[in-house]
Amino acid sequence: MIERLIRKLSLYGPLPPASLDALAAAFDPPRAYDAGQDLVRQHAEPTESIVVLRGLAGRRVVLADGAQQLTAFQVAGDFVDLHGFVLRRLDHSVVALSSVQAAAIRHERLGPLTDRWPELTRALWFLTMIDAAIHRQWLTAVGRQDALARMAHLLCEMWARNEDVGLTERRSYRLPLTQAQLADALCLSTVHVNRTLQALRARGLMNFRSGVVDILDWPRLCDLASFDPTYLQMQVRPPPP
Amino acid sequence: MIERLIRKLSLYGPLPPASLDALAAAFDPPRAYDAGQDLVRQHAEPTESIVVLRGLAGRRVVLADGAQQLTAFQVAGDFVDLHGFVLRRLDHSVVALSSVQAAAIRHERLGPLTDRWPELTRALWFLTMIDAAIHRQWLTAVGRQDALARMAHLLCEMWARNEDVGLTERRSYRLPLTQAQLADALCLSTVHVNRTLQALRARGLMNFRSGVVDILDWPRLCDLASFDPTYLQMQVRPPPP
DNA sequence: CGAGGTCTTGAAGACGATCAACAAACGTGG
DNA sequence: CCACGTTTGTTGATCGTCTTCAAGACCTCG
Repeated sequence: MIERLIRKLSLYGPLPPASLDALAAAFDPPRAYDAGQDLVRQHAEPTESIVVLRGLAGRRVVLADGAQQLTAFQVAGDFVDLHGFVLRRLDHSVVALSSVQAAAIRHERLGPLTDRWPELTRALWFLTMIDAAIHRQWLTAVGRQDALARMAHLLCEMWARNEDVGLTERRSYRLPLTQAQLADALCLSTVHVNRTLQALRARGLMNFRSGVVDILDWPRLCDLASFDPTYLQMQVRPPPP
Repeated sequence: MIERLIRKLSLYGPLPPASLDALAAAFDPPRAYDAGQDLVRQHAEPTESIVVLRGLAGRRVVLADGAQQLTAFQVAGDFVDLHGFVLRRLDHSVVALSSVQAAAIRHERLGPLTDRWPELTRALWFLTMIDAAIHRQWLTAVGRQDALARMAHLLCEMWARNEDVGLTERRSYRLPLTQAQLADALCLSTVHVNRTLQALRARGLMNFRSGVVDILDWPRLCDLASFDPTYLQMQVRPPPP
């Protein structure tokens, strides 16, 4: 069930098989969420943490004036709120962006596992540190790159992360987002998202239609985005030409 | 030596005194860094992690085109590169923004400590999760707030963090940054930083001169910034009127 | 006293936001 | 299968914030 999570954990280093078995056994049965539904609510004090098994989720911060910001995306195999295990109170919601299947592990069960297996703890910690690295990357992207580069960067990152968990097909992958949601993630207006996508299409770099991204020119897309996947702590296999 | 760090760790919850003693004993003797010097270099594979004892440090990402971005500040008591303990390779440098005194702990010594004291591990993890929460906050600030609110937010956050470690004096605190460095942190041009500071001063909200911030109207400054310190996981004592 | 960095000010221009209207796609029920 | 309403996507025009460029003032430290 949580093979993808285990694969990501193993990126940290070899883990005792017994610890992984124990982890896998500690999860509750999967639940299904509809697109738009909250997996976790801002300001809640969570008693469990959730792993995405299928679909796309996102961290959403709602501001006082009603504007919302997506600060991260989560693909299959990602822990969406592992920080809730060590933080008291969540500073953001996690929302299903497509229909999502996810499994929860109660903190009262996760605690003993981390007591027993220090390597497992560090591997979980490692995952949250990758999230933080992604945050830093987004921050510099929003601050220093224009709309075109930012969009390109997001598409590169999501290619890499989907590829990593085997969710790409030839040169395309699913990205079930509306342009408005892209705007929330990229800190742009929907109008400008639309124009930016057109510009990328016009340059023959990619295609995005009905929730599917097609990579047409990976090298030039990466170049435009200044995409360097080191921060994801993974090797990226480029799409076939 | 690391009392401030221990105080922050204890925010997570009560920790075995023996674990804190062991932690304190594991640090190397403090080192001094001049302003501008790197504490840690981007792309390095660190074998130790560093705690700031005195002064101000910042995470700096250098982009391909030479532009740089400060993605976080670190005050006394902050671990500047604890993520280097679980990540292979650092995605950014840490640079001394004033003269800095800092102590390092070698990973070969930190590892066994985390093997032995799971609560300590989680408390360290907790600290890195606060960093991540700050990143999310900066991301939404850069994306959704204008220059004035962003600057105000930064000044509020730095008040709170300095206050937390007892580094404020009446209603002021040291922030040894040039306007150019503020621009790097806030994703603005230096010109606009200058004008923004003038605007805040003209409104009687604060004063910033020669590296010292004076809070003149805390409530209105917070209001302008939509500052809600929950994400810092701390209580904030407002400055005296 | 001079030289470098830092701060300040003005003017022009770019990037993206906002507003408004319309087209296309989608889903639902008749 | 079509009619309809709603959501999503597209386009044009105008406007504002912030950038860029340029120049000068200030300040600190040798």
